Amino acid sequence: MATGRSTPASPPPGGAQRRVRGRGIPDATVARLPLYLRALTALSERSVPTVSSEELAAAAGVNSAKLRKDFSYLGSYGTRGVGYDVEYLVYQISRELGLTQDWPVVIVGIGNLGHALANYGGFASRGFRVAALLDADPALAGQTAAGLPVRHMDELEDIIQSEHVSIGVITTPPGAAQQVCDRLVAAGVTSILNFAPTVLSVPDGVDVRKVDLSIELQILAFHEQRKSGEDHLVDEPPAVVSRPGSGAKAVAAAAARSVSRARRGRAPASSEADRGEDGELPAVMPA
Amino acid sequence: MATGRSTPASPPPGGAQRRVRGRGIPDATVARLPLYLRALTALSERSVPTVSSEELAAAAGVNSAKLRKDFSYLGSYGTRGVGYDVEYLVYQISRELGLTQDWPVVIVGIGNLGHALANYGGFASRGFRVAALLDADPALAGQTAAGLPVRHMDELEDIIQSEHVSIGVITTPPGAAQQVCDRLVAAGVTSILNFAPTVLSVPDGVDVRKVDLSIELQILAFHEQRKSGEDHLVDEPPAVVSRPGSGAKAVAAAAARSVSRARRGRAPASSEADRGEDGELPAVMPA
DNA sequence: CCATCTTTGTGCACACGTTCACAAACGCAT
DNA sequence: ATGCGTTTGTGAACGTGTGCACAAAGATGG
Repeated sequence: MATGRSTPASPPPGGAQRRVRGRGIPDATVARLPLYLRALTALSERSVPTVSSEELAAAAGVNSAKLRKDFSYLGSYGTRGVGYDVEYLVYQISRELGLTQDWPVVIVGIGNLGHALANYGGFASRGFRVAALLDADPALAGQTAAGLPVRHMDELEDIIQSEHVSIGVITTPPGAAQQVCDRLVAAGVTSILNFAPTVLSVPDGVDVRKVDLSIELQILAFHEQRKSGEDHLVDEPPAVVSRPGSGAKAVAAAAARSVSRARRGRAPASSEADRGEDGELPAVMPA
Repeated sequence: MATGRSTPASPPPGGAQRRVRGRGIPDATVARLPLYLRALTALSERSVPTVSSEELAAAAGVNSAKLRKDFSYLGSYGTRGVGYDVEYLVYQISRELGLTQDWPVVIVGIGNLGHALANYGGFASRGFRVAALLDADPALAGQTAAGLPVRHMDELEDIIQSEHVSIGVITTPPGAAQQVCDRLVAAGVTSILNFAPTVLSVPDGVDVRKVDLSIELQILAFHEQRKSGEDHLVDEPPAVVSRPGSGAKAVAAAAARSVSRARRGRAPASSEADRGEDGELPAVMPA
């Protein structure tokens, strides 16, 4: 999972009253609701009136028992012997997710990724409205992306307050992310979607979700490696590398460094100028 | 969480021998290893020789006990009273994740997002090499993106076989995703990173991870909604919408439709032409 | 060589998530 | 009405993940 919430759902170390209170939907369920919603929307567009848990689960790619349990947290919205009314369920899930209202968002850092997000149709079609595109580079200001003008960071506070923005998307290089985050929070943003490979620190009450493109690939690589060498190299001693502390610390360090060197400089020549310290996100925005 | 694996780590319904076998790292731990690796790389670049679990955990944004337990699955790589040797740990985690070898990947669908990924520095710096950019649109073929030529889908099979590609990235519109996926798998790809909002079906042995940008925002919206109306509307009856089956199905459907209508057409004018059926991913590639 | 201090590695208990399996509820035909 | 087939909703068992708390292991200073 490429995501994580910074503020855990139930931090109270004292009381342990679990998921009572009628409301109180498990995090895992909340994370799946958008999945169901997408499948239901597709059915709705095909004018399918009702759907069984089995069918919907297949369309969403989950287990049907899990789906039923998930829906049971929302209430009893199905009809036994029949299934779920598609339109009704679309409405209920939308409402539960808060998608029946308008969510203005700002995107900070209009590099390649910010550009892609600005053009992303999946936002507008789900209640999210791009209130503004912001970048620190004055050269970008005035240009348009996805029909919207790119505005300068100086306007950040004004826009957030006048448009009542509570959700911010960070697509800057890692070096600028925390600084941008602080400004967003200070201006009133309470939810942040962070694409920069940085651990953001935020005050209590602010939610951060993180999407890291390279993490996903690394997880795939892990499993891919397993598939290749199923049995061999199960306990292959790392030959050249030995534990530090055994007196061979220098050797280990050298080996590790050679790994880094091999990885670096393999990328095709391109301007390294506008990249973060780690050669990360290609968004244009000097830290 | 924007991700999910299609093939669970332990599908054997017969044997339940948990995590024995020396190897066998929990999924949750694997998902955090890239996080640790990033923090360690940063320390390594600052030439920090050793780090304690407490410090590293803070840098990675996790609990220190969790970090120690995670590392214990890899082996006993720390020194009590001192901490972990940074370079050594970088090497060990890299090796565990399979990043000490070269992973050629293909990116299919060179729209906005594919473009952004091609430029993404975080890939090359971690052992991933973009072997080819592919798109179905002949108009794109020949153009370059991030220094690489965009090639036509017809070359897909040849490239995968000659370059020994085992990882594919799908950034096409949703309508084309399954079809592209099938071709990738048929050609020998066994790990897929899917950015299209589609549930891909793949044969056993193929891993799929999914990144969905709009799902993350929807989860944020859910929590954001909670923050606003903490106590009120806790059991607010949905007034105009009533359950189908009570004889008011038409009303519910109408209300649901009006929601959809309100969301649609709010987006700033842009060509809807090259979008998928759901107005999804903006990648250029006719389904 | 011993005492003390620091930090790892892990047993254990608890919280969370998933899956099974089945009774209750509903539609429909007779 | 009654019975039958279907599908939901959920109690309970199981598996996974998290965090505490502490013993063991090493470093350091005298």
